[in-house]
Amino acid sequence: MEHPLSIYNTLTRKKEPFKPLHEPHVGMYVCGPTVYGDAHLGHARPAITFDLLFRYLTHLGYKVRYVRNITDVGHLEHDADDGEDKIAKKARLEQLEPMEVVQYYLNRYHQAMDALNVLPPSIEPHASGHIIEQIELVKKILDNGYAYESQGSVYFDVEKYNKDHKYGILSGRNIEDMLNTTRALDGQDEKHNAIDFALWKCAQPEHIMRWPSPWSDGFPGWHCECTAMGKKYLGEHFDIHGGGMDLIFPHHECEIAQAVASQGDDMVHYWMHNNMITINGQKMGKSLGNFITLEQFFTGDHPMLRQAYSAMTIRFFILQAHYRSTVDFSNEALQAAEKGLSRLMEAYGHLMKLQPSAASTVDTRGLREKCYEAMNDDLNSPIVISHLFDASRAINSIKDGKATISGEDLKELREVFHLFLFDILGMKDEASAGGNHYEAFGKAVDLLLSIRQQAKANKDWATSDKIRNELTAMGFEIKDTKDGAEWKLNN
RNA sequence: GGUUCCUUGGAUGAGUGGCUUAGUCAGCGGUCUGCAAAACCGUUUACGGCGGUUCGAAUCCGCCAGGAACCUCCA
Repeated sequence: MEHPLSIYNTLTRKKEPFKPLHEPHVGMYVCGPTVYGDAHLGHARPAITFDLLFRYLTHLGYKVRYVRNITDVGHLEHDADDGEDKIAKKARLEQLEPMEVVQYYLNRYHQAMDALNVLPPSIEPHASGHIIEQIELVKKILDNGYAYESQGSVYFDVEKYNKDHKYGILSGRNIEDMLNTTRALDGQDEKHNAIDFALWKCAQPEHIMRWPSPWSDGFPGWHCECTAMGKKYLGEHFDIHGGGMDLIFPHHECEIAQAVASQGDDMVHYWMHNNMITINGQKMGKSLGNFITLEQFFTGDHPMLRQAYSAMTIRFFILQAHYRSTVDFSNEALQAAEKGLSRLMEAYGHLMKLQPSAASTVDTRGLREKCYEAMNDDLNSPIVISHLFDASRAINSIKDGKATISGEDLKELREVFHLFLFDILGMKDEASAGGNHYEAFGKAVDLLLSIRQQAKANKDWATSDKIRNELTAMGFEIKDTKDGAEWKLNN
């Protein structure tokens, strides 16, 4: 496939040309959510980043298998609960079955992703459904001598692994530093070394979620699921593994170690990581208690939110920054995104109504190439958006009769605009998504405006202003143009 | 303390040696309008500090200052 797409590989810290291992197939694995709470703004970032990649690779003609896991077991908690599984803890607090909690939050996660127009992945495997594969992985690592059993648990022997291979290649850490700085943990006596990580954990008697294994009734260590499921669905070697930057260490570092220890080499060709969303300069996260859930954004129900923001505003806000930059949340920034998006959407609406002329006085020819160029440069969505804004300016000029466009150019412009704005950036026109109801009430608004038009013709300003002002108060925006009034409903 | 990064105009946010004052939002002036709004046109302001490399640096190198993420569950 001929295209110059290059993506930044965290492993080499360079942009590299993208070459799939088995063209035209592309295997892509992204760390998904832990479903024991509502998704917040931070969760939208990887979902949208890798949705953009998924859409673009698909557009380029690749057959992409996109795997995004659901973590529903195995995340240990270190505070008062001493190794108790998070899902199980939440379940007991709420007197629910663990899988009921998982299903509840998973449904809500799917709803949020759907609102953000994030396409469903090809496979969405649950960690709890792949215990056998994870046990097989642990066995293999044990057989190869890179793990040891201790009181029913199995730990990865980082020091031994580091002698044969290099531990820390992804995060740039070296083992000596970690020996000196890793804090003493509860139950550390089971481990030979503080930096060893669990492959299998023996469950405490009160632990609900547990499975039998050769070593004990327990549960897999939290790095195992991605290695086991990635291999199962994408093979021993696949193209892309993605996730948030905060997962580089230890999660992805441990995945590499597990892969190398079990099969001799890493499974992943390109490691990709999206940056964080910050709030007042600090990471938005559960542990800091400064996060805002996606639902709160959609409803505006949070003390820090001055208004509700639509899912498309959130998506656009995220795409206006490059995925490897941090992006800072603020009401000002979101309102700017909202206005910018609305401008783009209106330009698209105008574009579809433009009439062609004999010749073009605006230059929109290079748009397609410029947008491809930006996407090929490590998915530079903000540049794509800036090109679309440039095109919007041309569209508005034509609409105002200050410029003309030829039939051929118009067709091309429509195609390119649609391709990048909708198919690749994944925006959708929320107003037109309402269906029949929307159409009916749209006609009612049109009727009101035609009455106003008549009043204007009669210079009955009292009536015309009343209609306009009251519609405005309801949230409509009325624009008078040469060809009559246009309207749209804000929010 | 270690690792990896970041610091661009009123707010956001691209750009990695000259060809860009990117773009968006906000502001100001104008065109349009019965008045508005929208749109369009024009317009203001920048590359944390100090040194170095270079014909030329926001961009490369060094030092300093400030900030972030990770090192513990985290997108």
